Amino acid sequence: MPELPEVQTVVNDLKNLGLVGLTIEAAQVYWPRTVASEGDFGRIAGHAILNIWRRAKYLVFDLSGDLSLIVHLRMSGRLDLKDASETRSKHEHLVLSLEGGRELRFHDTRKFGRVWLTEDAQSVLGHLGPEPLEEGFTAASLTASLKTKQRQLKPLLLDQSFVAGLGNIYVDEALWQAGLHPTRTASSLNGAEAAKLHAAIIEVLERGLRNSGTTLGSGQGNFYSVAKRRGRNADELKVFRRDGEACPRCGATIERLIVGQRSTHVCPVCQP
DNA sequence: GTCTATGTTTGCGG
DNA sequence: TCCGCAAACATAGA
Repeated sequence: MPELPEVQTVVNDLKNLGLVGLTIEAAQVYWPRTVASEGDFGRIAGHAILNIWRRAKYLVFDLSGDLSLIVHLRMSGRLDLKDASETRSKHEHLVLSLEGGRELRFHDTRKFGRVWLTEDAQSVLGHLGPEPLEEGFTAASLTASLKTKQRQLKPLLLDQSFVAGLGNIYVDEALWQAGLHPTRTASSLNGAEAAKLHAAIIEVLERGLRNSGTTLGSGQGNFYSVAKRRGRNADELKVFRRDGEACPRCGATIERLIVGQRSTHVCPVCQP
């Protein structure tokens, strides 16, 4: 569930909560499959957090001694910062004890989330495509790479090696914004359409970021950032999970369909 | 109570 | 190259 804006929000919160500079004093793994890297996870003890940043939907903690702690939240993962005295919930699968008495806890009801402790961050992050909010992602580069692909737009944009950080929500929103149908073949876009898609991707991501991410519904399984804060972006969504409602641009009824095995939302008039 | 759907990623077979 | 499917799990909602 967390896509680029949600993961960036978590990074921002962790930094605001003062984690950079703290030493990790101990680690406890309660669900071994959460740890995807080889080697003894306990060797993280004694390493300080030098920086926290994001690549695609991955959180990266630069640690002293050239170690990297990498976290992917997948569907239901969350990081909670709690006092060490608080009792552990049954969904907290990894607990890092921090200098000063607080603990960073990886909470993941569905257990799809993964963490890596590695000397070689590239082995985890190396397959990722361009960051859509960085310089290298231009209308020209997107246009050129779209031309070489015979795939449908939706599964292509969800492919993290094509462009990094988009998930189901923001892909549907970007395609609506650009007026493109999710089943269009990538290579069929003309220059103007590709440029419009480029602008739409950036716009929906930046809006999500400004709103501290998207929290759907009210249940526990939805996105909450570190300080238990909900994202405010749900109200800004134009088509995602709005099937049956009126398109905010033309008033037609939004439809839901399945594209590439993923539920997909479109305006049949704006996205022919 | 029971059934269905789920926002992610990876790997496999065709 | 590309597509479809399954798997990793638990919970919310109908």
